[in-house]
Amino acid sequence: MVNSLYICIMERDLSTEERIKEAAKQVFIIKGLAGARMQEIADAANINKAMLHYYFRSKDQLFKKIFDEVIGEFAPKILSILGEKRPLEVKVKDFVHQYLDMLSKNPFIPLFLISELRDQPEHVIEKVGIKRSGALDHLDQQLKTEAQAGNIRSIAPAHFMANLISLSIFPFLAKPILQSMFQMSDEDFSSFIEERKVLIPQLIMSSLKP
Amino acid sequence: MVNSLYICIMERDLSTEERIKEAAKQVFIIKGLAGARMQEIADAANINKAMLHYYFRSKDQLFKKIFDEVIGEFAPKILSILGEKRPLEVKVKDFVHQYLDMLSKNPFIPLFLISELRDQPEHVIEKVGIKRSGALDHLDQQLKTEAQAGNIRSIAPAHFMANLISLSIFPFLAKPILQSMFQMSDEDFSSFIEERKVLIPQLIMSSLKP
DNA sequence: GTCTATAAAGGGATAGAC
DNA sequence: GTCTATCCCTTTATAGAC
Repeated sequence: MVNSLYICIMERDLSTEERIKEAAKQVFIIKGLAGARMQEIADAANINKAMLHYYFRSKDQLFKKIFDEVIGEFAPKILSILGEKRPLEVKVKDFVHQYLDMLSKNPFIPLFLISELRDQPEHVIEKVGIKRSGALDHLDQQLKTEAQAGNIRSIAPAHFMANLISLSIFPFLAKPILQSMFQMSDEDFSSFIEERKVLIPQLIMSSLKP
Repeated sequence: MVNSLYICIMERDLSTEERIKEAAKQVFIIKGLAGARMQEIADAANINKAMLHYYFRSKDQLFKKIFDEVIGEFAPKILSILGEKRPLEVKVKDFVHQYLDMLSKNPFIPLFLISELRDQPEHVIEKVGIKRSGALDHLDQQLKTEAQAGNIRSIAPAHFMANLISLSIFPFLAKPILQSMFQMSDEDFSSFIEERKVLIPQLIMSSLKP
């Protein structure tokens, strides 16, 4: 019987390999590598365990495939916005808006990435590839220029980025605690995130006022 | 042979039970419940597996014991400061300072708690016990009073807390990524956190200016 | 490519001697 | 209380028929 915990991925227009990948993505993202079971993935994909090994040889290889796909899909979007040649305030607004939208649709991604960061930091860093991103250099330059022009206070890019990402991501990690603390329903939490699309840019920009 | 990954806990003045708990704490915090191995805990404690079961019966019970201890040690400190009857700015500074100090000494705690939040949200929430904390009520009242007096902008307590906690905790979760992005050594990261003790209260308070 | 059956390994838990 | 040896269930992985 099909496990109803996961959204239906039984569409017949998907190849077996695609079905497995979709199922594995859901299970791995929610359970992590150590917590996931091959049987559960097979059930979610509506095939038997043997097929998993036929297509991906081992659990580790399947996970690596999924992880690289997920990280490859999300990581590039993170920094590209901040590398654009547009006013700082516009980019911050755009970044927060797009980022919170993405996380609302994929709320388990942050924990998935951060858990893997614990076990294989070098792999995550390599795949994210942010070190070699030119976006950071441009942001760095922009922060310096604006500060010298007296438009904003001087701030280290590391703090700027840490603030921006922390404020955007962390509420999704702590969602159950926040919901308990402030008696939020799921709808309340969605509204809460919507409010943060406005609030976070305000917070970031107001702190940069000279 | 003793696993050198973990700090030495072989002091002979510790009882076997205490040695097990210390070892288990280190392994569980780093590997999580599903990822931890009883053999690894036994090795770290320099005893054999049978003793783990003799003292704690099962892996789940051992984990629960450790988890409750860890959470019981840290959770109460989180909100108590904010419940005190002191000026908002003083409390924010004090909170951030003490919180970052604690996290610097125990950098794996956030991931440990958040990972467990995925598998057993109700247990974490119950143990944290923040719902019934009067500290939140007092903070709520203080934010309202100050806003009505025109001293600060009006802000929902949920956003205030989310901002404060996000800015404080998240850098520890993303430490390897931040270090890679900004080429920080471990010493650099410590300095980075020191800077945030000043920066975060500034950020929070400046955003509250009317 | 897909299935059933089964091997092989891993790991939690226990028995029983000391 | 502490150890060795071992049980046995779970889970990964493979063999082989179709």
